[in-house]
Amino acid sequence: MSNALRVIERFSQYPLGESQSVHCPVRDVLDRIGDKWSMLMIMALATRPHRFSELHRAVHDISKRMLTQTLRDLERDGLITRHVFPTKPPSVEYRLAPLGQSLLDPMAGLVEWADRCYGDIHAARARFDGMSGEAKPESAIQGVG
Amino acid sequence: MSNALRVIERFSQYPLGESQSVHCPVRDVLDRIGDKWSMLMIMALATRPHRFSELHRAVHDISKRMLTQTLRDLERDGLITRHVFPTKPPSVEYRLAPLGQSLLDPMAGLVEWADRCYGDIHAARARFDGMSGEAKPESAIQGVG
DNA sequence: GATGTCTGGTCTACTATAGAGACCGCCTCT
DNA sequence: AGAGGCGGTCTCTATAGTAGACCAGACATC
Repeated sequence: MSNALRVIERFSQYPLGESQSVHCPVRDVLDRIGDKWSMLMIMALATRPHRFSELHRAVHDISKRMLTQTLRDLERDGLITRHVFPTKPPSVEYRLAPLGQSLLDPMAGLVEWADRCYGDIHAARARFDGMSGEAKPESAIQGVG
Repeated sequence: MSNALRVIERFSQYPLGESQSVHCPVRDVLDRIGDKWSMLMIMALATRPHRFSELHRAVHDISKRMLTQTLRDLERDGLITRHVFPTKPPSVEYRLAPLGQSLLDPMAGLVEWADRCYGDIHAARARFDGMSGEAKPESAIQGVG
């Protein structure tokens, strides 16, 4: 825990809102992989290569447009690779690049956390939602309404 | 690495696109903390409590609207707590809740990865961007165009 | 031989979300 | 009296995401 704090503290030194050319790596990377679909793609590709429509089936509620775009972005950043085979209907296979592989470790940490704390989060959410409408214990004294 | 794979594999069993009531915890949690600002907030709060405008200054390029909303969502999920002090101009302090604290560890892993691979990603990105327009070295021999 | 299906996408709407910035009441300082 | 800080909310607009039609080529089916 104090190690985590050390790491995070180091990046709080960065102006988390950077001026213009000064880029905080965390911001930069988070913007890329922190979107709605990227991690899901990487998780799907973690076990084995997938074809375009396999990925579409695996995730199902992503639109083809977003699937294409997410895959392109991931390829652009060197996290996955794209292989086209000149079969009868040309098939395309997506694989995890080494850079993408290296992301699995930290991602697994997050996944484990999500799994572990899922219940707590939902409990907190239910508690919070149950509270709205009734008088809140202490935060509503300003009477926002 | 094989441990990470094991963890991730377990969640690939989930239909990553869930039908309706079946929720994949990973999806659920990722949607919440995987947005543009949540992790930045948590990082800022990792070292010490912050007031509303302190957070605004720390991140600067978040709008007040999004700052309020992100903070509310984080509070709702029990990751941070909100404390109102009835001072002259009422001041509000945001703190990391224990649940939020527990997120620091996995987040630090991601931050370290981001820092480590930042360069590789940018190199890949530059390579990809430079390639578009010219003939691609190997993935284009199959003739995608 | 026309139809349907599979492939991996693109394109055009439509809509939800994020961002910019004005505004608010209250208080202090000048 | 006026300016400015506090913690927000509100409205308007720009941007991003979604749904779903469409495409070309080849195969199997009817």
